[in-house]
Amino acid sequence: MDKLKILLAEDHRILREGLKRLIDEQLNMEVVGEADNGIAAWQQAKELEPDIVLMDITMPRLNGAEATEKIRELCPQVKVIALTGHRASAYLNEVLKAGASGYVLKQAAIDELIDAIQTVAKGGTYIDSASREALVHSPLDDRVFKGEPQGKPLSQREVQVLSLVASGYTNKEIANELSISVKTVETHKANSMQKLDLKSRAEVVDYARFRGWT
Amino acid sequence: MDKLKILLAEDHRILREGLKRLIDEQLNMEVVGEADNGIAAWQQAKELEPDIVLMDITMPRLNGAEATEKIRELCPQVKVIALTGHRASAYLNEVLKAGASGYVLKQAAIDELIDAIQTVAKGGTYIDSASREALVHSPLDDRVFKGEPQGKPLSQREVQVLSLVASGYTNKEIANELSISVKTVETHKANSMQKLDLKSRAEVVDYARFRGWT
DNA sequence: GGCGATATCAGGGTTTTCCCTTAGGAATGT
DNA sequence: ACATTCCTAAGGGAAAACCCTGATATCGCC
Repeated sequence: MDKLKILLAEDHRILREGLKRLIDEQLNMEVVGEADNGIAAWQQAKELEPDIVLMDITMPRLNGAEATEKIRELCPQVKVIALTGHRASAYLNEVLKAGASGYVLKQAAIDELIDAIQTVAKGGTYIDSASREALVHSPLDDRVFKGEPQGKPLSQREVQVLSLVASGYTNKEIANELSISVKTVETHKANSMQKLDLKSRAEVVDYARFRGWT
Repeated sequence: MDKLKILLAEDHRILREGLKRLIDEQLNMEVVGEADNGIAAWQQAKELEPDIVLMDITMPRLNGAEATEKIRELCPQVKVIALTGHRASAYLNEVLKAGASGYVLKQAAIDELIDAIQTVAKGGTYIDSASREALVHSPLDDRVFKGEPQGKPLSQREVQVLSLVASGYTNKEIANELSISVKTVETHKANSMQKLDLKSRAEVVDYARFRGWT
């Protein structure tokens, strides 16, 4: 019987080793490789051709979404499941757009992760139950399961404002910089945060780093 | 033979389960309890009286440093090893002050963690090799060592507050995180900005990046 | 022509930050 | 014993951010 070949891409070595134990104790799965950064993940995926890549979103050199995109380009038969501690739907949208087939929170139970691997191996899409919640109330939730990129994209102006917010500029400074009124800055900021499901300035900073805006 | 009794305090369930496997496969250790937040960690420590608590610093309800302090107060015989993904020295100082006997990065190898547990169980102190570096070469010490003329060095608390400011946290969030009043946060922030001649939040973000606090 | 998305701005009320000063207790140093 | 630093905290007033609603103009598009 062929076991599912899994590649672990995760920079926290202790977590990675633990994951390896958890997966190897499953009857029909085995870990065939490990990577501690995005570029290594991509190269290993190309070389080992695993069935599934378990990909941490936050990694050095190349983040999880970018690595996913590269892998999906070069090895379309390799499926990617994103693993993350972030609950904000912005990350979910990002990795799904990059071509991931699954999204599991680190806070989730093991069974969810195993479920996700099984489902994705069969060609399905798996979204963590907690994250699914966030999308149930979205008018676009149908698309998620059809694998279509969803979530409203930010406009250019919104990206501009949000990255300045992440850089620590005050609304007034941003307004001067862009030659618009403070009120307009407030509007762009609020709208974009709402689109991305970001609830605080700290989450904006985190997201901006993830996107490489900084 | 008595095994070392370990309590796992970690909110990421997948990591926690993996850690459990890693520790239980050691001959002289066993996991006797688990907690997914700081308050539960404290209560479990009181109840189970483990030899060692493996404590994630970032946890809901009560952060790792506070939980460590509480545990050390009520059960001085229980040793705490902090587990974290943060390399920033501010955290190291904080948890050591709270009474932790060890500090291990999630990026570290398992052997380091096992080493740390053994060492601490024998009454020693273990600081992760990568973090030991950071302790000697902290921004604070650098200034002292190189005798940089420009201005007074920041205190630990000031570094801590300022790096949280740079991460986008509001004064209120920082106050909660550190369990001090908003007024105190304002004071630390103002004092440290004055010391460094930083005039805006954006400059703080910039400086923090320069210092590698992010 | 109307529909949707984008970009702009405002009013008004609440909360938070910012900036100034002051100050006490603990630890450390001379 | 005295000085200094650190951490803590507060008061008070001005400024800014936050949160809500509503409004106008443009542009592409079916």
